[in-house]
Amino acid sequence: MLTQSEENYLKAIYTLSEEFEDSVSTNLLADKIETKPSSVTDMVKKLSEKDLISYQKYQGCTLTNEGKKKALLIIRKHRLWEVFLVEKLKFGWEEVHEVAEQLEHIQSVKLTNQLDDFLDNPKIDPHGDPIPDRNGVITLSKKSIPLSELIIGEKALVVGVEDGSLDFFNFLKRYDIGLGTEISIIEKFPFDKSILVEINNKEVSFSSLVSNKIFIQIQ
Amino acid sequence: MLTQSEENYLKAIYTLSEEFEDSVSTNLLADKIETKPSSVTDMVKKLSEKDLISYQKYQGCTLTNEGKKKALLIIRKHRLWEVFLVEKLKFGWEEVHEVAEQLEHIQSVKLTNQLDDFLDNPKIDPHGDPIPDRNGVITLSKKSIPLSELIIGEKALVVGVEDGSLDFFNFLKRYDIGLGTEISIIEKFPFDKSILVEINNKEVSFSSLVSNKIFIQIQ
DNA sequence: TTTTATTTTTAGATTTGTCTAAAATTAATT
DNA sequence: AATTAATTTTAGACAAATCTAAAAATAAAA
Repeated sequence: MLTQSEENYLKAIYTLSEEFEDSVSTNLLADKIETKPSSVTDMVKKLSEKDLISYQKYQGCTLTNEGKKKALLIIRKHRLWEVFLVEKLKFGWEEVHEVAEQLEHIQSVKLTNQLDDFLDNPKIDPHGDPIPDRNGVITLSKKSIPLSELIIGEKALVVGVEDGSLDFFNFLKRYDIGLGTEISIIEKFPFDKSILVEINNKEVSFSSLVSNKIFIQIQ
Repeated sequence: MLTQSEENYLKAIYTLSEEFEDSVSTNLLADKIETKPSSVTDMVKKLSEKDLISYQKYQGCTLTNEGKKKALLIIRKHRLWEVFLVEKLKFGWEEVHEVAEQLEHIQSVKLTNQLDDFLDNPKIDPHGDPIPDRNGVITLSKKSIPLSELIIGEKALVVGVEDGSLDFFNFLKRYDIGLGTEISIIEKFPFDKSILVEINNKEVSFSSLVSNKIFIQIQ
């Protein structure tokens, strides 16, 4: 059985190798986990001993199949709990992460699977991220693209966001943007890459920073 | 903020001082927590430092008001999660304890209170134990008595059991006895204190061991 | 291709919660 | 009341996960 700390490392390595490249460097991990590089080295050795990652001194680390499966099952729990908190307990979109970080470590396969059924086997969490099935397999949800790549005039639905900061969530809240919000681009301004969009019957201008963080899907 | 270990000690001290007397001895605690007496001494010093218990060398310990409140709020979480597991996730009566032991340590007041509302503010858990309110106050549920004290002929409902062992749960399951099961005594046999009862339209004989562990309430 | 800067690892210390073995205290018995 | 038994505490050690400071390896720049 894994400790909470080990689980957090596996999850972090998984998300970082998705986001950047396959091999995750010590400093990157230290940043993510909010710890010192020397601590990362220690833990990475330990996980390597357990064959959950492969690690060569100075060369970063990658998840083994075993480690990847473990990571995906933790992510599964995290996302299922997020659905529960939003759908059943009326939590706001932006409040769930912190609590799900704790709930994801509860050890009980039965709990996870019964929760999954209780929630009607959701395929995506409240942020639009896909939920792995009970074998740790992600059935890739329809490809989403950043809002910045949407063609002018075409209508699309918001299916995810990339930034987890509170500031960004408050920004989205202010414009009443959530999962499923319909959005379309009226005009693009190449000089600063800002865009003019229509949401909730209002015209709003977004910087490129924002339009690259909001992910949409064309129907 | 308290560690999981500290929380477990507070909860154990609370239940032991309910069950036995006010002051809890080191060995009794060690037994409950399944650890060594020397470890208990260390932890008890620490909790005493934090003014959660009062402790005098060789004299056992008692909860302060502060500590008692903390204990009751942990018990509140434990019992609410048990209700959730049984009512919503279709867990069996006997399976919930282990998972609730983990869930009781999740830190989020909002989570606990929203869960309480989601479950329609239950007053007792699946074992018939009362659930403290959000201030840690137990509204004492109607007095229950052991089955052994029920008068012949009178009908009563099962509201709780005292033994947490799996063997005992299996025993109850075998006779299909749960919370709310109607029960009445047909005859008492003083020579061995066994009783003949009617449950689910069947006549069954119970030893005094059993009839002292099943708690009932007269309607 | 040296030199400098950055990244990563090692070595040794710290904290938390536990342990064993021995000493101290309290309780029980003769 | 003195001895024995049981309980409880102390002292010192250990594993897990972290840290700081210094050394080693790799990457970038002159």
